[in-house]
Amino acid sequence: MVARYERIAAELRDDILAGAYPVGSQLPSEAELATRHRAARGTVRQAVAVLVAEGLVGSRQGARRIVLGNARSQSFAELHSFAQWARANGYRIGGQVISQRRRAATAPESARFGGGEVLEVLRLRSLEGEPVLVERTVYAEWVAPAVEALAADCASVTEALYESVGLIFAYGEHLIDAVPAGAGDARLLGVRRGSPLLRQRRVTTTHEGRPVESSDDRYRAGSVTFSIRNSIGANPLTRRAGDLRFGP
Amino acid sequence: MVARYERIAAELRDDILAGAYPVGSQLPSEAELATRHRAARGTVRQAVAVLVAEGLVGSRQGARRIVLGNARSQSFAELHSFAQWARANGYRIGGQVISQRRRAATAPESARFGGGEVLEVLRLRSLEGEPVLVERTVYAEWVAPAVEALAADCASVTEALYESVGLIFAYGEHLIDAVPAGAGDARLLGVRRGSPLLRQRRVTTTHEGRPVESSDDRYRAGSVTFSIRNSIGANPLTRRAGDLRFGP
DNA sequence: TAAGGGAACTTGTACAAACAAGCGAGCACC
DNA sequence: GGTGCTCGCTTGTTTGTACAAGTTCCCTTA
Repeated sequence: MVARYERIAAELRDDILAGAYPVGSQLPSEAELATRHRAARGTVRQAVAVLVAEGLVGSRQGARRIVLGNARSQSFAELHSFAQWARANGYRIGGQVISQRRRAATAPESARFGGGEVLEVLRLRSLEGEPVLVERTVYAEWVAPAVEALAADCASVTEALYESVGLIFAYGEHLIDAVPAGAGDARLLGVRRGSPLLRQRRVTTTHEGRPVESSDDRYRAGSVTFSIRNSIGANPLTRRAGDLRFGP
Repeated sequence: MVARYERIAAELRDDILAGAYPVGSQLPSEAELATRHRAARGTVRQAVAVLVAEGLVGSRQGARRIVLGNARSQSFAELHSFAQWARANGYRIGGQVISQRRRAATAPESARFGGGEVLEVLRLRSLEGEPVLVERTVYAEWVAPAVEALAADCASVTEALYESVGLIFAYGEHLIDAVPAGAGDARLLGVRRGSPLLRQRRVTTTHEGRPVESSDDRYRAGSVTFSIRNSIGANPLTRRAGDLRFGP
């Protein structure tokens, strides 16, 4: 059973994407939406809050809400799973495990995963037949068996882990920056050494806050762009300084 | 007057950052927080919703909320304004206008800003004395006079525009990818041509949805990292495919 | 004509109440 | 000892009400 406010949000979103409310135009008032959907004002407020969070709609006290954009943004699943993002957008993808081994956890990994062994996997992933992503993932010991059971050319690790052991990636932190390609990355991706790569380092946990994996993903320049919509109210994105070890 | 729920959120956030609720521990229940703050449950829910949106706290039906992280994230202002981010983190920054000229709007710029002229500004910005950012910004005609009135070494354009004409940047869309440094960028940033840069393209609008500027910012690799916290519920970040013009 | 004052409208905040749905611990039973 | 079930706790959804605060537009007034 989907919540009422989610259905109202979906309906509004569809209207916006279909062009019923063009960019820059006003949304109906809460009161009107409430009577139209036969719901309380609070419920309508929850619905539009979803759209505001998606960056589709802007809101300020006293004035009617306005439409800011008309492009769908798919949020977490897409950000987390390369395969789910690619599939949702109709791209052909491939994947191949290059190497996979268990090893003792390093000090920072112990702090994160709780000690013991970890499973380190190096994958090469392709989009439309071209290699675009080198993925170096470290899994906590408790998921290692499930990961080792996967096929070497498994397209969607996220989905496979959900289907085999019911694992859900629920929270993540992502660090995005640019790095030059090392010799190994360059060979795998078919680019020159030192050429730019877009790096996404991420740490993921389950619903309960239990750490699952940390990963260092490097995209070939030009193959993928990250997109963020934000409003002045709230959003979870910040800059961070790099090493800042300048000078000689 | 700050809203009640914001004060409760701030109090909870301070407690988390101070270590009163360590990472992985449980937050008090809504009922307890409500009696403790002498507020209704709805108000408390709004407060914790803020923390959930910040990625600080995880929430799922039936179970107590848990603390996911203890690092502050400053959201929009920081993402938008290099100066505000740097100052909030205690970095010394500098800025210098390299060139500035009015020109006719190109076709896509016309579509965005509504035709006429635009003002194109090239700025070089430094962090801790080292050049780290080349910023190519195109302003809509209606803000051009205010921008032209700024000092060439103005540290915070965002703040200066707020103080001079009350302009507030309220919504933005950001595209993040990696590109090789061109000859000009390389010279300005003091890096080799072709070395990796982190590029952030952004489009910003006011409260009313009126476009203000679009910008192409290129950070020297290693100087800045973008950080995103997200939960499975909602967040405004997605991947996007690049040109995908592979092959010969 | 231009400035100012309001009135109507719209979103934001806060409270109260009720039920639904999921979680976890403890208990009974096999 | 382990399995399954129930019960209490906790969060999620929805409705209703009231007031606060900001915007917009019209109308009056100088």
